[in-house]
Amino acid sequence: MSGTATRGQIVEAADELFYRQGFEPTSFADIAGAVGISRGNFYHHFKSKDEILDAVIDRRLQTTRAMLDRWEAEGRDPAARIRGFVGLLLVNRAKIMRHGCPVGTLCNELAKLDHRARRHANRILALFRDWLAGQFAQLGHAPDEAEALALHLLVRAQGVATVANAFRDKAFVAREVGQMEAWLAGLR
Amino acid sequence: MSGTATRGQIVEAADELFYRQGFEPTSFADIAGAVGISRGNFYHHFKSKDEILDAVIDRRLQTTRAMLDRWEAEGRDPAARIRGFVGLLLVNRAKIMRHGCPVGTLCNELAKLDHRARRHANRILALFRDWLAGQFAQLGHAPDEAEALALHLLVRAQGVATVANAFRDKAFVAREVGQMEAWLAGLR
DNA sequence: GTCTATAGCGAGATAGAC
DNA sequence: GTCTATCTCGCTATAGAC
Repeated sequence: MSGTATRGQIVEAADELFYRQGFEPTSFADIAGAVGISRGNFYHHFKSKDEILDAVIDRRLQTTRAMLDRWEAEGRDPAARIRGFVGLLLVNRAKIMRHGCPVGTLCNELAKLDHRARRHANRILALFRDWLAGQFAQLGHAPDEAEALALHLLVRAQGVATVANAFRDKAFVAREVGQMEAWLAGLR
Repeated sequence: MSGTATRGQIVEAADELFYRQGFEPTSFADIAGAVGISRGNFYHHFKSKDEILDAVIDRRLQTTRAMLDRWEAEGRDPAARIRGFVGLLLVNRAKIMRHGCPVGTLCNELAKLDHRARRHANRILALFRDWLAGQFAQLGHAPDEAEALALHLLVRAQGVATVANAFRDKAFVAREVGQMEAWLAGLR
């Protein structure tokens, strides 16, 4: 198998494990087991665990950007695109109830660790914020108001993820999503 | 110093460190350093690190219950008491921006660790939920509706904590708290 | 590029003196 | 009840054979 392919597999496996178990509790042995390589082989691709984290965050930034670009290109109106964002809570409901939001929980963990990569991870959340603010602006809201609305939607999505993770109540998630859609419909 | 006093100091120091650094990343050496005792002395008071975690959660349950009881006894109306809950976000704003919500971040971490004490920690969140539901019931809402309103308020509080922790924007927290107060005022 | 072997460290936990 | 000394384990990281 080629070197770049192995590197990609490491990042992909680390991404999933960092989400399910957290960054710190995930060991090289965990990732090596998932990929099917030896621990020693890691250091040919990455100098340290922190470098893997950086690569995982870059990967998440990339996949997030790709998803938002796809939504933008699909040509629906901004209101429908925002509803698409809210719908992520239902699409990923099972995983969120088990492991929380991949973005919010990583930002939380890195803040506690006072980790150098904290700001890097925050950029994923900022990506959603800026994209949402752009959609609200397209709906006719002034820039300041558009950003406030974007942050408000992030608040509710993050809150639903945290509470859903604790109580694991499917109906609760559906109800909150319904309320978010009603709130969006009442904005104009 | 008496044994029970040392035990109390351990739990108090662990509580603060688990909040600031997280449970897993906090070592016995960290707690020992904060209290000023040796590592070996721990095992006279606790059999394992998990037992300290249980004691910390019990302590948080106790202090939370005490706070809610105090609010109840202070004799203001339910609406004012709910505003008091929302106001916690401003009272604790500096700490929340640094370390997140003590309740939500612990529940998140224990979920990722698939830790035995996860359900125990969730009871702190449930304490707030049930108390809030009681307040909404006193305002005349039916039981199901009261619980849904309580969960909705938890969602927004947890979401504000997560987003505030990432972006560390004081004005954002104040704005969201203002919106929560407006939402409460518009309920009746 | 991948492996085995191992160094070096810090973690949780234990034993036993005082 | 508190201490020092130590055990064992798993972790990140390194060295070097193939």
